[in-house]
Amino acid sequence: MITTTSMKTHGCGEITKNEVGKEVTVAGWVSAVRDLGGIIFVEVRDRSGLFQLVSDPKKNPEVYDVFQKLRDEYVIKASGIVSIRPDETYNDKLPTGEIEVYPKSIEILSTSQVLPFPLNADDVNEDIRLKYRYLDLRQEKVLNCLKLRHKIVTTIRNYLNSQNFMEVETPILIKTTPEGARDYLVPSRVQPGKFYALPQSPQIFKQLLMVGGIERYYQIAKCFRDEDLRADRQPEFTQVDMEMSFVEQQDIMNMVEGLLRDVFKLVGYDTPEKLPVITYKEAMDKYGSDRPDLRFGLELFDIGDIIMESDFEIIKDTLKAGGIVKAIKIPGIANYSRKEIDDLTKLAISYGAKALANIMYLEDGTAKSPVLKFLTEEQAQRIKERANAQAGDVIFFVADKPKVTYDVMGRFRLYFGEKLGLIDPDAHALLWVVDFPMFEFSEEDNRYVSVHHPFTMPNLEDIDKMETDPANCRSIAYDIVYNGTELGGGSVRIHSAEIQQRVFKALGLSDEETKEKFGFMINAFKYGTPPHAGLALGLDRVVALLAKTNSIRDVIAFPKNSNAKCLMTDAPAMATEDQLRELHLRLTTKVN
RNA sequence: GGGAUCGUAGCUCAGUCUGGUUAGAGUGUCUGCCUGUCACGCAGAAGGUCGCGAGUUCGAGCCUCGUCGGUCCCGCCA
Repeated sequence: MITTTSMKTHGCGEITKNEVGKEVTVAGWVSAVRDLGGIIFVEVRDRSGLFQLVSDPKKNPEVYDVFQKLRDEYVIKASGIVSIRPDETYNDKLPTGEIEVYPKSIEILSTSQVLPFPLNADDVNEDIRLKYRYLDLRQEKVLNCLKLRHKIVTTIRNYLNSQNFMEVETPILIKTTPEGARDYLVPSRVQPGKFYALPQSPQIFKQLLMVGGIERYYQIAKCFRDEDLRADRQPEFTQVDMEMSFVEQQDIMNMVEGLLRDVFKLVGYDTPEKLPVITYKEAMDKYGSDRPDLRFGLELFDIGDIIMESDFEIIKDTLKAGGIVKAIKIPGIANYSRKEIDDLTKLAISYGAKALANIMYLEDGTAKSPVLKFLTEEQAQRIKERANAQAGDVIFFVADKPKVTYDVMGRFRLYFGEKLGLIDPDAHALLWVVDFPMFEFSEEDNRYVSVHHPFTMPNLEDIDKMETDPANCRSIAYDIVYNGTELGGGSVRIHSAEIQQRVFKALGLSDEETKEKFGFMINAFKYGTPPHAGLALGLDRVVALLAKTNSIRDVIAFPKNSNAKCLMTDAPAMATEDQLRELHLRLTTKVN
């Protein structure tokens, strides 16, 4: 499609050899001026690409003086006949590199100061790019990220629309939610002392849409969380939020697989017909993570049973106290120096381990380890067999509480996956992780909290464990994981007021708290609630992964920096005394 | 809340360990020359509160303390 307006007949990148001999009008930004003294070349750029304009005093003298005035980033409009470049002076780096225009008219629509940073250099610091993000957006790389984002969103909308979903907007000013991340609060002017919260997700509203009979809903929804940031976290971010009625887990999985098939097709990856599914328990046992990166092996294995038969009293005590011991075999590093092994131990300790044990299998066939003295020859042999260790390999293991052990070994696995170059950069590992636990114990709050959220349906086989054994109660929740990153997660929701109340109780909420905070929801469930389930995809992460960048800031038009500040507008900013007074607020912290 | 690291020309950096003449490079900008460039080329010029403050010293870009800001990580992120 050619982009035509009253000011331009073609986008700069849209002109082809078919237009040779025809008159075109282009408009855009001066991307480069090359003044050779007698002839001036100007590259003009717009969203669609680049095009070369030429002025030669012998051929089009009427525009030569304007050409001499042109500087980078001036906005211009020029008209002329498209011609083939002479003597095959083609530029094969440009799609329009074989053609050019000697304009017979040119107009400067707007001038530009010298830019504060060079465009299309890849080593400019991000803070200056963000301060002038409107200039940053002119860079091909940044523009391409936004173009990809647009394509992905379009694909998602097309797919969901074709599946009979309805897009519905949910409110941004909502009631604060007690569980989960910290809310952004918005003070109410008309109701002194009261606050709205910005949604962390449209969760409650989408479920109420199901009660309302919408059946299939989606929304490209802005969500807000007032937590400290990372390269892959922003205070406001976008979720592709979906919910369906009269479905089970498998229906959601089928639907999302269809959606992702279309999305990944955009980057040339044909996803498998059925994605692999592993349970949370298996993911933790083999990979030490609930979002395992399956692009490489290095699976963890358990040696607790062998240790229990040994004289390794320290670890046995850990195991008796409910701990576990997980091992990993790293191939070909038995030649590591004492210092390298010490550094790995420090690494493991920085991950939270108390210690890291190792067994090195030397080239001469012997094993070397400070822990062999606790093991009989037979026990050592069984460990070696379980690891399938060869000469040159090293086994590392950690014993601790399950959470710590999984975390340390999971990160250790990723560390070596990267360090040993085991990750094929072109590989795709998309999978489901299912059967998440319903609750986990929070040391900080000294109670069980939801792993997913409190509206998640418990696995009916485990439902009575909610009261008797919460730690082992599974939920009907699932995550979609790609190359070690959680793309999204969802669950079958509770649609019974009675079960919902049991969950709140298990979370330690009193009847009064439940009524005050979620009374409207429990009430809603009393008026005919369809079984429903859904999932939300982190759109920014999906785009970032497909754009092969590791910062979601690269795929957001106007992102905040790591201190949640907008460097361009300088938000957040101080409120005036008048504003505070109207909102019935007074600052207690002295700031200036 | 904690840890690491960075801050010198418009931009990207060197110089800091080991304090000492007029603080450098590349690039960009400006001026002149140049008719097929496409990172145009050649010549020249301008451009600096060395983030900010205090201290040590005869002397601080360099050492010390504080502070502000950027990035990454941990905690946190249902």
